[in-house]
Amino acid sequence: MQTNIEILRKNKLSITQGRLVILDIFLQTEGALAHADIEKKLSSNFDRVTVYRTLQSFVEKGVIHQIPTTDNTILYALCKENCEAGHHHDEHVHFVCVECEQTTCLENVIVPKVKLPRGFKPFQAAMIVKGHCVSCKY
Amino acid sequence: MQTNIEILRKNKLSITQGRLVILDIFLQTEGALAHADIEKKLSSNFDRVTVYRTLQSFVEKGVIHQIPTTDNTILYALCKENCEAGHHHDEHVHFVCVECEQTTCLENVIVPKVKLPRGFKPFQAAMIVKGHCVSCKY
DNA sequence: GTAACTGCAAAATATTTGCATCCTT
DNA sequence: AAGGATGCAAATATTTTGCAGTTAC
Repeated sequence: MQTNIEILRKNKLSITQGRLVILDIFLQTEGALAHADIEKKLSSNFDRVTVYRTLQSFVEKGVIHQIPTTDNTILYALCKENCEAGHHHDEHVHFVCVECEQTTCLENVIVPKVKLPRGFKPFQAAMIVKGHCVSCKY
Repeated sequence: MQTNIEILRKNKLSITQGRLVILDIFLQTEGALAHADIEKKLSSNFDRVTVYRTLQSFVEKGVIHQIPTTDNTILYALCKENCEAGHHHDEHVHFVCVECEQTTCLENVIVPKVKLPRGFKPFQAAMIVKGHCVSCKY
């Protein structure tokens, strides 16, 4: 398990208070977070704009990755060791629980390759599964 | 191929000017559309709010389905015959071209089933593939 | 010391809501 | 005629930008 400082160093991001705090939130959170979630978890003396810019640079450097949703929000989740700047390896399945609404990265479930129609050249794939998660099954 | 009126009838939506026009836009469009795309294609005498509400009821009735993206927009695309109100069968792969940015529904490529960790109960899955589409391959 | 990060203000965009009016059935 | 759909106004929410001050290296 890496510390927040180690992660910033490794990704050549300067070490600032804001980044450390936001990174901590990710490290302490199971699952993915929306921009709004992060703001809520922040002691209010943080600027909304800083959050936007921090998330943006984290995505660019490959510290976190984005998860598409159908409700006009982007979710963010920590990348594991093998992501690099500019080239995400987040080819695992994301699971959205319809009960608790939490999104979980299933690191061990990789997105299967599919056969595309002639002429389509893929280079990345994402997969989102909805259902009941471990904590909410009945 | 169904007409706009047939589609509205079939889905128990009252037939109004706005709905007919917006439905026509979908029928004439290959690929998926964002809210903004639709507004652009509308002769300007349409209220933004009507578009929101129309898309919303189309989704509810299963006329169109939503496609998640990582850029804070939702894309909408026509459902094919086998969708019903409240229960979408849009289990096909969506392809996003990194060149022309168009999103295409690959109706014939169904989302493969994946094996989830113990305890996760899926009931729906979405898959988005990025790459170069037929028109943009080189 | 310099470049990069941050906060603040403000603009631009996007989304939602209430209500009166009009249209569909 | 009744219920639903629309337009308008306005409230909310979200995201982006510029700039001046501060901080990291």
